[in-house]
Amino acid sequence: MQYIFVKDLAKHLGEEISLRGWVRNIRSSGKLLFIIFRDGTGEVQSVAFKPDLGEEAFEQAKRLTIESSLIITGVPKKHEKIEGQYELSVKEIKVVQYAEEYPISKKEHGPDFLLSNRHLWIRAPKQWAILRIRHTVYYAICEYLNDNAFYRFDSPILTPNACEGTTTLFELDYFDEGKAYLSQSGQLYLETGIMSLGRVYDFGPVFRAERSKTRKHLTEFWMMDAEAAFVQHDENMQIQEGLIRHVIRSVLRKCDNELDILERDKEALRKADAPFRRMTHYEAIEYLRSKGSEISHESDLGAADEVALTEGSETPIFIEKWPKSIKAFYMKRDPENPDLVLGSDLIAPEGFGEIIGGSEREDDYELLLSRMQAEKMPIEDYQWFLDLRKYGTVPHSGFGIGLERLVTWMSGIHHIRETIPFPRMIYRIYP
RNA sequence: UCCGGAAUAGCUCAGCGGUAGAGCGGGUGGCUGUUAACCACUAGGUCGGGGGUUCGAAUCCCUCUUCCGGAGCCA
Repeated sequence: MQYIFVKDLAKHLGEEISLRGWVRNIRSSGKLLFIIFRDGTGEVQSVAFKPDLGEEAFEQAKRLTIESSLIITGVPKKHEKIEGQYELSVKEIKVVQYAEEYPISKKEHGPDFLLSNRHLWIRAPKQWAILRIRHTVYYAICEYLNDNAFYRFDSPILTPNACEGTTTLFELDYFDEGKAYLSQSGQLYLETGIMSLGRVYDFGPVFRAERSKTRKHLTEFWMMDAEAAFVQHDENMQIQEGLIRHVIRSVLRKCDNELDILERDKEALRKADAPFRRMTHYEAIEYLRSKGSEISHESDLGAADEVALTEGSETPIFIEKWPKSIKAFYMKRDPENPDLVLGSDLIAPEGFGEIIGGSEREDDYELLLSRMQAEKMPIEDYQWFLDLRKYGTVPHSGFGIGLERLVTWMSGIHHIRETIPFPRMIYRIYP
């Protein structure tokens, strides 16, 4: 018997084939049985007719429950009622397991229940669609970087100290070496990689022990950090824009069905694939103040500010040249204004907020050292990082993308927790 | 951490001082074309825990727990 995937049904019309998968839903009507069958690659309605199967086999099939696993044999044909869809005329059903009563019903559920049943919830159509978009985004990022001479350079997850000198670290005991921490960013390690490979990126889980409780935060999330030698501030933003636009095009091309399942406004995504606007932090604050905000020029942007800035914009917007006081120590000062740094945040449209943070890095030993001293960082712990400015330093830039935030925007969903198989949040570690 | 809100059947909720309800899911039966299929019957509850007010509390008050939404921090 030939086993195929649901996604390939159209290539086998009229042939007898077998599918292996699960029951999404089942409806019966006397001598007819409709099984909504799924196998991971897609869904198809299978129609079992009592006289075709025989009395005994039909009775067995009628006992199928939601999420029962089965191997189903039949002949694919065009759907009698729905244009562009296929269905399977069932000849034989082999039950792998009759599933017990499935906790997730066809009606609505609350988020607490669904998150507690995340191991089952991921089978639902919308979750399936989001996870496929996540895969596509992940793949598109790697593809773009590979095509632009970036090499994968994996940063350690267990680290001896804070990457950015903040306090939001998960701590653990590391044998006789004292405390170790889960990485909150691979960026500093990545900077070492460019001196060997030229352009590098890492992609992996990072951890923030912040007591954040919003729809944009996870305590464990996947970040892609990229770093490139000889790239300066302006080119850094060009690379980011090229990357994001490649991701948008990939998702539109490969995930049409998934976007439909999620009822994503695809036109909004198409329009975002256009040159990104740029605005300095100063201009952004001026704009917000003109709209009645009392925000100061030394302030970071809040969630509401990000929404206000992108209101009416079809593309993402770069906010660049930030006050040095509110950005990380490693950002290069603006040669035109020593109070500013050559950093940029990329803010997604449609209210999705920040998705990338990037900057040109400080490449001068003395300037970097004095900046670290000013922040009272333990210099001896970062000697390896300072060494990079002693042995063939070069101008360089990099940026970090939060995968889940990007997937949230692409999918057009409300909450980041649905964009990772098992979200880790301040009040949730199970399952 | 701060500010709001919620907790009643397996799930989603209604009931808001006087005998615990519906829809879905489960079970049984019916139906050749169903689309969260439909129809009939049926089982299913320490009304989150503790304390108080009252003749009487799911309902009012206090407290604890858990969760949700928002803020800050950030990707």
